[in-house]
Amino acid sequence: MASMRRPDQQPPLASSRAVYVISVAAELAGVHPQTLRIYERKGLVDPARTGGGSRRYSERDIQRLRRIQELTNAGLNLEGVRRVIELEDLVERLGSELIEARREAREAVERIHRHYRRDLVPLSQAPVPYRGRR
Amino acid sequence: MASMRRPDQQPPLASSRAVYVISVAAELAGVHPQTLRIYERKGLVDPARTGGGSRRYSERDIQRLRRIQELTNAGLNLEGVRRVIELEDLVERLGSELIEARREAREAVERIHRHYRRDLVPLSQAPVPYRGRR
DNA sequence: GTGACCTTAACGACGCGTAATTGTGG
DNA sequence: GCCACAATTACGCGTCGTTAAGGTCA
Repeated sequence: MASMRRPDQQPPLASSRAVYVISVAAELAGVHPQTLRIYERKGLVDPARTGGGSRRYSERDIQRLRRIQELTNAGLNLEGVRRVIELEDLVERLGSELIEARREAREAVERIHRHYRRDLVPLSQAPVPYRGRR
Repeated sequence: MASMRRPDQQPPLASSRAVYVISVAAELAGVHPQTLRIYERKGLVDPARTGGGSRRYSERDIQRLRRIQELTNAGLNLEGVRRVIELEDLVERLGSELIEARREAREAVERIHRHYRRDLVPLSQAPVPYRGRR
């Protein structure tokens, strides 16, 4: 059946499906195809390959290529682009961790309040339910 | 008296005292003096100036110059160096905030525990003191 | 067999560091 | 008055993007 996936195929995540050949990817990113080959050699992108050896770029790859364009147009060379992207990823992860840490702290405080209030008075007699900090 | 500071002088923070002339700064950073002038024009460093217009580099400036050298030696151009340093500062701030957030969360939890335990029993009769979460 | 892909090489433009020049300040 | 600094200009080298040439897969 045409719609069946073979077991060794990638999961069909829309952002990571490698579908564009190099000419299309270059057009989408607004650059020369040969430039994309340079980027790969420098380790800035790592497109999938077909059995025959052709590159296949995913939507995620295209996004990254666009970011690379922004940075080179801003005057960075390729090594700079690589580092900046690396650091931007790190900043994003740290930001997420920070938000997560604050959320968990808030929830821990609420949990402890609830815990002690339950110990202190029967639920039916609780005068004013705890409504969260602040 | 020779040791008195005039009121308009900078506070004597060792790291921000601008003491090195450009030739010394260049030597300490291992670069050509003219290179330092280029860095300044590109906004990578901003040394203090004397009344006569000469540059004076602080220890902090030297540190930054050394970092710039590391990055350019690694193949970045100046715009890349500027962005990387910017992002590294941001990463450092986020890292500190994350540590701080986790510390505050821990302390908040302890504080609440202590608060409720104080409400429950007189201090003198407290059976087993609270020793932190977990 | 005709394209589109692959790789390697060559070319031109630009960025960066150094050196040279001329002027000025301590 | 001498030496170091300031600013501008010129030169050499390396990087980057593009183009070209020749080979391979669909």
